Amino acid sequence: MSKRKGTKITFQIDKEKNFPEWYDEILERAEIIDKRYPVKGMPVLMPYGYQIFENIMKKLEELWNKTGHKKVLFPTLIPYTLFKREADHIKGFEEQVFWVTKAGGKDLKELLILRPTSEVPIYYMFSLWIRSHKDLPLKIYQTCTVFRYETKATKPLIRVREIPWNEAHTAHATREDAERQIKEAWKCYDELFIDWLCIYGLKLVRPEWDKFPGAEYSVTLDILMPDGRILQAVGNHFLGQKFSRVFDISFETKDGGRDYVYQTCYGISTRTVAAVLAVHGDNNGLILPCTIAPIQVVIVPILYKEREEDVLRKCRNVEKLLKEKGIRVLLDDRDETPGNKFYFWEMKGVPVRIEIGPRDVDNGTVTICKRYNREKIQVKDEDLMEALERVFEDIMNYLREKSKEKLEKSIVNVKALDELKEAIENGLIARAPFCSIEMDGYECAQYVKENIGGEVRGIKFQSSETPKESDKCIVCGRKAKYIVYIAKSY
RNA sequence: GGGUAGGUGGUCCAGCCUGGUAGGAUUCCCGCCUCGGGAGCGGGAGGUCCUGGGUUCAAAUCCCAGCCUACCCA
Repeated sequence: MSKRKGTKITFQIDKEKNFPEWYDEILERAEIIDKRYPVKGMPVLMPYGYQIFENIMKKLEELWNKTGHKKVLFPTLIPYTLFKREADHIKGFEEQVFWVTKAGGKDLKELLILRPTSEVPIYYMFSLWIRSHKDLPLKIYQTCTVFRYETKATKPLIRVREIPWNEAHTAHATREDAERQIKEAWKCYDELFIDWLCIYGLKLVRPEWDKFPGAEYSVTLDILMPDGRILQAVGNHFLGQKFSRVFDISFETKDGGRDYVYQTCYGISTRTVAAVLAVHGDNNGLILPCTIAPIQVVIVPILYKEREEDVLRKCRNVEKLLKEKGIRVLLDDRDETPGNKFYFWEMKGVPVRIEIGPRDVDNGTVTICKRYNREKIQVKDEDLMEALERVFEDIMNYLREKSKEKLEKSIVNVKALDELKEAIENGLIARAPFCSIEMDGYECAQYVKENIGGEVRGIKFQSSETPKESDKCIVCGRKAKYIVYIAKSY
């Protein structure tokens, strides 16, 4: 399957028509991950990929810090006896926990598991930490990895067995305050996804049968991938008192009574990286938002004989200037042809390229090229910073608009099963009247999954989308209580 | 869970049917030459042929068992 014909093609896969291949190939070529590590579902996150992940996490942590979350780090191991306390929680995760049953060659008396998520260890400690209403709200987060023994096919960044992620956990004195917290978290995630990553998604309340194990309800951010399947990038869960009752996280109220705390938890993982790469990339490779690109500007010198020193000197000066201004810049002075470098850095998704050749030296200019449309402009040396700022802004706006348009164009209203089927087959998200997202709608959702291949993802969070009086469930024909979104998913 | 393919220098693959000195391309290193959209030349480095057992004078190759990975479909 040699896609390389001689050295002609660096990257040329049709993302829209052949997304799975595009995805696998770009992760490897752009040095995001190395999947040669010999454990299923545990690919290595390489420097370039890790920097993208880290830049996303840095922004998120900044948002958490601003909103009063404290950073912590909890242990990876959980005693099994502790883990099995909350019935729904364990039911949801039991089949995919890694066990530690031996240590130093001896069987362990107290069986340990690798955390599949951290509610249990964190809430165990919450019960020790929280004594009074003055301790509330308590808001913490950690960036760590969790382990899930996936039995199905794994996919780098999307479905892995060790998941790098960021999870936040909060405890509140009242239901209202916890509900408020869910909204605050969304405000932060909106800033991250829309402003920072230029990605629009659907905020959905998940159906009862598909919520986080142990939650009262779950709200997610679903991102549309190029192949029409949906990727859950954010989980934002309202836990109510389900865990606090089991873990005895109680406190003394203002009026001297006792109550259990109300809790929320939310998190994102490397799936966010997958979403950024998939949503913005094109047939030439990645396109990274300026905010998170490990290299924001690459400088490519155009070296003609006798002019090398002139050109290189100018390149170094520009490099120095940009560095001083806090821009992540790389001067590519490798002994390769310029064309080769152009294709290479385009594949890597570097948003802006600066070319400097003898002409630029003579004219006192630099040439700026935008990754997304390869448009080149020449600017005077003294206008460089201002021009760059405009170019960055233009790139971010372009990516944001494109993502928004794509999502809007991909949602279609359907009223009947054949329309639903057509929509799903065409890689669209269907909006349909549906009987229920409580357990009494489960059978209809199963019908959709088995016969059409789409999943009932949920109803729009905090929206006025309600069915008309005459609307019937698309499956069973009963009166529709909800407008749901249906799509194929990862 | 079901199906398919596969494991040979860093990477991709040939060799296996018909057993007998592991081969190519690429990558990497050194030197030269070139450079505004994918150049070229010379030299060099690099392999427990997935593991275990069996057959054989002899196994990357044939047989058996296992391990691992990837992709597709519920």
